Amino acid sequence: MEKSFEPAQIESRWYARWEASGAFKPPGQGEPYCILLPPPNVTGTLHMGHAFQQTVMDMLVRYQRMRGMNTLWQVGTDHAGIATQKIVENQLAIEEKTRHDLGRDAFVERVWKWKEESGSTITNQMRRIGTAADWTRERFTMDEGLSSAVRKVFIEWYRAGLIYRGNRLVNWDPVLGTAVSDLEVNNVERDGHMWSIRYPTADGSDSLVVATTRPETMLGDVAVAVHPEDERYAHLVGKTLKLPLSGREIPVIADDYVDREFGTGSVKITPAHDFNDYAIGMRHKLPLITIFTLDARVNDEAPEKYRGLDRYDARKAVLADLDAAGLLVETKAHKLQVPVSQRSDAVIEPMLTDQWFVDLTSEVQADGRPGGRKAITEPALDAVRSGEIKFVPENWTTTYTQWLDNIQDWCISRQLWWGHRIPAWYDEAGTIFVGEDEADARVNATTEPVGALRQDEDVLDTWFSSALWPFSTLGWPGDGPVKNERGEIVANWDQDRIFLPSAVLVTGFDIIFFWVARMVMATKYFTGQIPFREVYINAIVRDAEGQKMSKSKGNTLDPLDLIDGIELEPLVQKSTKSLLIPQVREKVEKRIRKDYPDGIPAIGTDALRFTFAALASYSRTINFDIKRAEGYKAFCNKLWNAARFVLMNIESPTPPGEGGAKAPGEGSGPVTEAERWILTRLKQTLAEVEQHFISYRFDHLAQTLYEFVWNEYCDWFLELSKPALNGDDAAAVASTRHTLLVVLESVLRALHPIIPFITEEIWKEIGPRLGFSETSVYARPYPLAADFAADNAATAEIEWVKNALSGIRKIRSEMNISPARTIPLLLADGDANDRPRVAKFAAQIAFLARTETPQWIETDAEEPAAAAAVVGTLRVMIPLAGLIDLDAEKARLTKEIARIEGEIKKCEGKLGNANFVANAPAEVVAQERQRISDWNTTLGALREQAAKLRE
RNA sequence: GGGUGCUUAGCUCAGCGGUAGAGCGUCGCCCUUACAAGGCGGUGGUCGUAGGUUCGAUCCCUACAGCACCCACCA
Repeated sequence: MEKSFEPAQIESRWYARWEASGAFKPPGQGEPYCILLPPPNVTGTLHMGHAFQQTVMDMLVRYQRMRGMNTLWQVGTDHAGIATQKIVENQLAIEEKTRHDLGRDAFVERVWKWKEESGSTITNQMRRIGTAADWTRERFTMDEGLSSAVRKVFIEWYRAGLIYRGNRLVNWDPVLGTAVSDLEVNNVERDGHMWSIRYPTADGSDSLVVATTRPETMLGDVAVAVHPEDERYAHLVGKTLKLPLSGREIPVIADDYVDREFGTGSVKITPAHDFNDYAIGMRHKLPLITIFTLDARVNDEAPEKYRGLDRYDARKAVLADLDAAGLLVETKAHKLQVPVSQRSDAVIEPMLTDQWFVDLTSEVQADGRPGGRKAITEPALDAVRSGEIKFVPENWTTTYTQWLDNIQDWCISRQLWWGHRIPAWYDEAGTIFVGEDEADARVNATTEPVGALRQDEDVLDTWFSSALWPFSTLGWPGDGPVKNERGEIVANWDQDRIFLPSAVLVTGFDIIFFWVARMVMATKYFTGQIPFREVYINAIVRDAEGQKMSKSKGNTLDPLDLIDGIELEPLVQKSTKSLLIPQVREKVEKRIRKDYPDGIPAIGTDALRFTFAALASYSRTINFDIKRAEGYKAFCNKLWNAARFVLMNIESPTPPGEGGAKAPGEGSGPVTEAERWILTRLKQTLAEVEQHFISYRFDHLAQTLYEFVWNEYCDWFLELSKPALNGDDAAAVASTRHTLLVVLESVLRALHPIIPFITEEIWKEIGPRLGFSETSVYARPYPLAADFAADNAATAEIEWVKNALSGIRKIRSEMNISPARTIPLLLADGDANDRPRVAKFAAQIAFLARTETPQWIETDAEEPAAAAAVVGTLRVMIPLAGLIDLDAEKARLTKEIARIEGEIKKCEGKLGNANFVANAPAEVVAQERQRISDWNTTLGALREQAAKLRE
């Protein structure tokens, strides 16, 4: 093996071999265990969130596969309607073209081309992360199989009356020119104004002042509403107002939606451009007057002078005209919530349009009469409420159920070109025909179409196809094997349905609504099954300071840069390349030069993965600090060097065979206490590991294994093994070699799900030396606590050795004795165990503490002045002569005695409390008694020592 | 307005009813033949505040303060 750990070399070696060998395919035996990859945007690139999430999934998949499960990691990519279409439109913009210049077919073709070019970027990046995904079953949400599932679902829901087309007020993105769902709108607080405007009565005898943040919408006002019990306005209810600027006459109505305290207590009603007003309009059967075009300009419903103005220009014009007419009563600053499109940042304009909806709210009985259950929503709620689907951490259950309790119908049509085109046709009379294709639509129609049919222009919301992912990827609806474009079988429902439900969905909280809930709805409806048993909500990755990562802040990290490292200049280049605003560019460059003056060091995939594991507690955010990752790279190096040590000691000085070729379980078992101790610790560690996997506590998992490897195996077992390996006891030599190998090999298996590359690399050296014939550590079973035996007696012995050694080391360090210097060691007092222990571990103590052979001082013999550590009643002493300052040692002892007296005082306080003794559980009281007794023993020995020094 | 979290060592975080922990940082000694990406030993905390429950509270309860995030129609 190389002298130090070089991740780049190792990582390049294994992935392609694993993939080619079929190691990532379901083995075909064992209990099914499936994880669905949340399909990333096909033209996207891997970010830290993906890398983290995929590491979590990969750990689970590798673990379960090693446990013998029939494991499938279903991968694929999403067509990401708006996002992808926007990228290609931006490309066209550079050529000074729009999609309309190309026309629909040519444009869609161009998007497909872009998908072919960039579609493998993210999947190749996933491979760099090490994901054990079954690429032979990779799917794309717009491939033929999944598209046919989409059509099938649409048609079935339509025929069941659960998809309908309607003219409704929807969130309209005037920049993208499409409707978006409620979820795709963010409410952002902005500084704005509240204007008070006087509306005179039609007869001119009176007037009423309304308050609004959107004066331009008054062009579409159809009423003014006041509270029914508002005495100020009671006399006006039922009267007619003359709408300023347009002169239209509108009524004053009473509705208890109006808050008397807010604004002027009277509200202008614009049902075609406001969701609340729409509701009021429906209640009062008011007309709807749309005053904007689809790109948010004033249309012909308005007086001529405003027509064609953008909504904000119209606002200025309206205000100016009101002011001129003396009708603008007040203007004041006001903070308001503005609905903003997530995709374009455009301010949403509620617009009345024809759209398709999934009915999530109608309560229908089995026979179709009203008053029953919500056909799609309620089963999805039940699945979680009943505990059939569990959220981890649990509190996300509330988020999920509350959302479903208050859900609205889902607007699924988008006025885009990239996506699944809605399988609906219209005849010349406007009648709707739904089917697989035009012919199918005609066949299934109940009426004869009038004239030619034309297909609906719209496509479906991207999340519509995502909602089907749990079953569509498995070959549903099951019309035989599904093939990809190369003719390879990628799914076959008859066989693959065993993977439904999948075991766990690993995903971010931000898509519980977008995706998780909708998968439950669709999967329950169409398969009768839940899509997954557990939902593990992973944390959001932030930067080291806890700030959200964003390109415009310059605090993003590319996981591949962490893996491979990157120099400062290229990093600055790539981070600022896509930033168009010079100030932002400058700010980002400055930050990067400050944060990474030497670029980013290469830490390798394994260290990155280990870092993710170590950070994956139940908290909602994790702050990614490169320092932490560097620490875990050091861990990899530690493991690497431990393996080198083991190999060196297997290969020489005795030839391989004796310590190496022995199969596990062969021979007489561990010979030395140290071996029995480390095997006991391994057993305990593996028991903890099993728990951590069950509870998804990857942070604990990582820490448990880290501590075992570093603090137990390396710090103590390797060190304790050195004297044994160099000793004369041939049985101990052979056995120690074997145990070194056995523990290391088990640790490699235990760590493999976290750090697959380095464990594979080392295992190739270690595995065969134990006689294992597998070709990969991934083919070995996951180590279990049950595989190893505990030995409490040996553990006690080794704990004693560790205490003695720590005591000596402490004296050496505090007394500034050079680590290189070999010093004498004296022993006094002690109990019956101590003499045999000293004899047994003499070599270890002498080697690890750098002492001469220990000398016992008999009870009444003369004692030289010495510094002492106390282990039980045993005093472990280093003579002062020439080494230690007497006063310093006295001071040290005094301090130690004071500390222990403090501890004893605490114990006495507890035990002196009659209530404690009476009420605390017996074992707690006993433990306290034991502690006080132990402290007193130590105190006695220390006082004895202090007395000797005074002589 | 509803909901969900968080507050523990200089920093980032575990712990969660019975002796306060880790990583990083920091200080001292050491290139001791697996590893200086290392070894050995230290320093560092009245666990946000105030009450309550309990023999005992960082942990449970209540209130308060501060900080996040999610949902929601106040014009």
